[in-house]
Amino acid sequence: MPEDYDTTFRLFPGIDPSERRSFVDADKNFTLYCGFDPTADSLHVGNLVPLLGLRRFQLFGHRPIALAGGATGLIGDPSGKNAERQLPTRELLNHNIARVKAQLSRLLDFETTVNPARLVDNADWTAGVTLLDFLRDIGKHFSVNMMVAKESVRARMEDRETGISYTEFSYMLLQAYDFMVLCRDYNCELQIGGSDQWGNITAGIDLCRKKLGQSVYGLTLPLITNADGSKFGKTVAGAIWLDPAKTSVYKFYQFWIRTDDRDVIRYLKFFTFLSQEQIADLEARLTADPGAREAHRALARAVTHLVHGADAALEAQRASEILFGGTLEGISESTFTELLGEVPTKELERSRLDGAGTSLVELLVTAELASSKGQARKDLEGGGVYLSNIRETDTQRAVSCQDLLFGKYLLLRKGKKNYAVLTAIG
RNA sequence: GGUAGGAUACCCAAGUGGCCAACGGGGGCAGACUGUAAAUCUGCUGGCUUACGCCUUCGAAGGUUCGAAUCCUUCUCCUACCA
Repeated sequence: MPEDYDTTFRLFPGIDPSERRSFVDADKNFTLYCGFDPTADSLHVGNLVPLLGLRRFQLFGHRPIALAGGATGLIGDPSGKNAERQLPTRELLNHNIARVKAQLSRLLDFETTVNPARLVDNADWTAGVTLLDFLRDIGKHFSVNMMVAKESVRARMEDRETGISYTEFSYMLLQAYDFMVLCRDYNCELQIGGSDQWGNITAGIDLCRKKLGQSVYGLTLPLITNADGSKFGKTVAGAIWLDPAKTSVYKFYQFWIRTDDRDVIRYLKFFTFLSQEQIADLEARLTADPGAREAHRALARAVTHLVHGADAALEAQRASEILFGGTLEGISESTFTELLGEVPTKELERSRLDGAGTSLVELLVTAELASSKGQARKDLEGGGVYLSNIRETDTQRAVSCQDLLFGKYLLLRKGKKNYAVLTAIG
């Protein structure tokens, strides 16, 4: 583990810092797990931190288990939430869990013979447990006094406006039960998770000790924050998803390219498997010539490669280079068509470009670069609109066949980085 | 169940009969500067319209008035105190 992680990682039970390295680097390999609740039909970039944490351990020879929360997802974790959550329907959850499982299985190595990863679902071992069994076997080991003292619960207890339901209050018991089952059946000795999982993890550690007489461990990973204080991985449009159908590969790549200078080195450490030497080298280059943004490119390339594969990452990279490389002059048709699908692409009836053509204002709305014609006009007047990467400021500007690139495409741009392609059809 | 207070645009929040499409802040978008960065500065931030202007919006529905976010009635929801 990189040296500087020690201060931000939290290990339990309180192991002396000098012993931490021996715990992690010991010859003895162990099994660890991390849970992922299917709160949406895709994981997002925030989930990458614990997920890559699992993979990092796997690279060190340990055996990771990714747990999909088919059971816990039905309840809703109160940790880090300031309001009661809407319960998902079972249909929705089933849909989500199938997708999330597919993503989890792509990011860990299940093929290796030495220490293959496993994928489990806590619905499998909770399904047969009756309420009375659970209350007698598990509930008896928990003191409500202790549960109430946990940060995740206490925060909600103090907030009289929202409060916490009995359902969410019970969440930590389920997660503790998971750890116990995995410890018993898979000899799992370590649970990792975001720092908001601290209370849930220690609950599991306690249960393993009481129920199995086993000493197990917990490790929390720091919450990723942006240098400007905003939440990592969230944009106004929503989260950055790992599913390319929800966040295109191009957009995903762009998300990382636009990382704040102050964050980029830290993110390289968290989200890539580049060596310490490589990262140190990029850091030196960043300091020497921040404008070159080599570190940003390395980050975007590495994470996109990891999540979407080599081919998709290369295409996103190519598309970015074409669009941000200056003028389109001299560009070949085959190069241009690489953009299709990367950049939001819409179809346009060719007949609309006949004769005088259609107003640029309308096309901006068609391309969804402007929310209304009024907005499109304002953008145009403000100098924020480009046709084929050339600024247009005339609100009367009509677009006809002559403006087509390669007789087929229109490249529209709003602002510095919002592109759209319209393809003439018919 | 009783009493009091509240509901305003993406969020917070002013406004308490005409000067209100509605102060201000945040956020967002665009521009300048740059490096697809940060910081800073400028403009915009309900819809239609080249424009005059028109339409929709201040929890919901009615009403008073020449005129309502502002007054009245009923309803819905939230909060606080009491039971």
